[in-house]
Amino acid sequence: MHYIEDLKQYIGQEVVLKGWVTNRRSSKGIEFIILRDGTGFVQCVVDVNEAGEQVYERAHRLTQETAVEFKGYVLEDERQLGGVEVHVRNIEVIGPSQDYPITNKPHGIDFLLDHRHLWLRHRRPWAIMRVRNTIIFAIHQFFQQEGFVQADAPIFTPNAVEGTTTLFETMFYDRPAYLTQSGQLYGEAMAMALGKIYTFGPTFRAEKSKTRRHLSEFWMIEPEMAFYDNEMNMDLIERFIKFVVARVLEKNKFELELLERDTTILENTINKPFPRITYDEAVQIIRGEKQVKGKTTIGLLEEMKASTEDRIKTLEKEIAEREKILADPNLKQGKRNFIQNKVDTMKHELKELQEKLKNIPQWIDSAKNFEYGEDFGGSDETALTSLFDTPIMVYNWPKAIKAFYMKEVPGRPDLVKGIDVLAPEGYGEIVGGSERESNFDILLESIRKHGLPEKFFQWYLDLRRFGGVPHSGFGLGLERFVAWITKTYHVREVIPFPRYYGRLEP
RNA sequence: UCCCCCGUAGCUCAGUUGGUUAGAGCACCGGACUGUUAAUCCGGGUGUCGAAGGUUCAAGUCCUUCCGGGGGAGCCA
Repeated sequence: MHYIEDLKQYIGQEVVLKGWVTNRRSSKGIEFIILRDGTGFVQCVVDVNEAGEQVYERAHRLTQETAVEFKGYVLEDERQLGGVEVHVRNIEVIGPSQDYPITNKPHGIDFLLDHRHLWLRHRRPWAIMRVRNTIIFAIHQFFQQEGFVQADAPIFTPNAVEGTTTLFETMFYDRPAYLTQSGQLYGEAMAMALGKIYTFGPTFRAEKSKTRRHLSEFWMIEPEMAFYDNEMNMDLIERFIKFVVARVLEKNKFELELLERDTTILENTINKPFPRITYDEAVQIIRGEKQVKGKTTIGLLEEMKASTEDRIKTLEKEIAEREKILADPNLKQGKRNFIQNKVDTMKHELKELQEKLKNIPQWIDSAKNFEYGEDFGGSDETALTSLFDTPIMVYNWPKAIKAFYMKEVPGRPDLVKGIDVLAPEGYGEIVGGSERESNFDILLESIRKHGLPEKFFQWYLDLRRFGGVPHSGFGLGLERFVAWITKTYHVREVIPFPRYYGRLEP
């Protein structure tokens, strides 16, 4: 038995493939079957002159997702995605398949997610899961070779780390408990024991958010380093992201091509330093008061508005032209259907563009009037990051909007040493980190100010009572990272079985 | 919790200022075509128009409420 990913080594030789039929096309005397086996996709050709009448007939009856065994030989073929195709000599059916629900035509996201167990078999999810795997492996590789110890935090917790509104409540024997929102506080304890650690586990947030950046259950990687200040933290984050992106570019060329991912920004990410800007500077840039490489956010948004308007005009003209053709009663049926489909597609795009056009003035407004001290909104992040061609790091944030454990900036008690890494191309925050407050008194006061239950934080305060040291860490949201690297619009497509508000099945 | 959009065939969607019998494509079946890339072409039938109530001579279309979905805000990774 052979695997599709290895076929290049068997050119001119006999192979046995076991897999599933994902698509079949036919012409007289010839059948083209796309076979998948988990390692890849390959076109298999059944020619009646080569395979004989009986095998050809069998091929003709194969339905989508039938499990089969093909015997055949491999030929090089530049036209195919993997560069090879298989000429089939024999076919055995292993498992039949009837009325497979996901057809080779567009489906809505709700339908696809209702069939997630089957949708995973298709090209896009397949490619995304392979990239996700590369990313996970590279994360471990990076930290292991940097001398980190993987050490996991508990999932049941007695209290909230930050705020209480977004906790999933459950029972732990006879007392209430919550699913973890972050392993960070435990990470700090483990860093005091092991020096440099990282956690890798699921995280739960009961946010009733319906946006492309949110899940109720997602995976987080949280490194924590004793004796690291925020500068060292930022250096580590940058090295880390560069390492992982480089591994993906190396190992997943085929998948990225299949996903039609333009890799320019990914190449930049590994080759160029990440701009580091303070929150103060970022605010100036968002407001359009400060230029980056001769451009401002406001100018960029204006440009976006103009190009959207142009596109709308072109579409309207094309739709009108085609509708004129459709008015002719003598038009052939086939031609009519073809043009009607085109018109429907264009109308769809038009609707989306009009929606976008409506929003741009609000984005401009939000950017211009951005108030110092606030957190960035989605459109602000998009405007800010689109001026750069790599991820950027924003540091020294207003204390009021950040978590209680972040260390104050010396001489600026209104600021804390937090860092957000913002991914380009509209993906926004993928990493949040900080240097932690190591001063016992300031930390205790901060816990009180945030109204957190002191008794649950005694163990955490112990980390400062007994040999407290400067330390830093960060959290990476795996799904947001994968979504950005694969340029997937919504995070729910980069986890095998997503859980978010309104979705618990399958 | 708030704002915007959507709910029509198994799936994706059209359906005009309310007006005769509800319209395509895909999927499925049959046929044509000897290299297709979501193949194409010809033929074949499919509906509780999300639910309830209301306005009207007449509702898929208008109004109200509810249910489900999408996008966004807030919050965040």
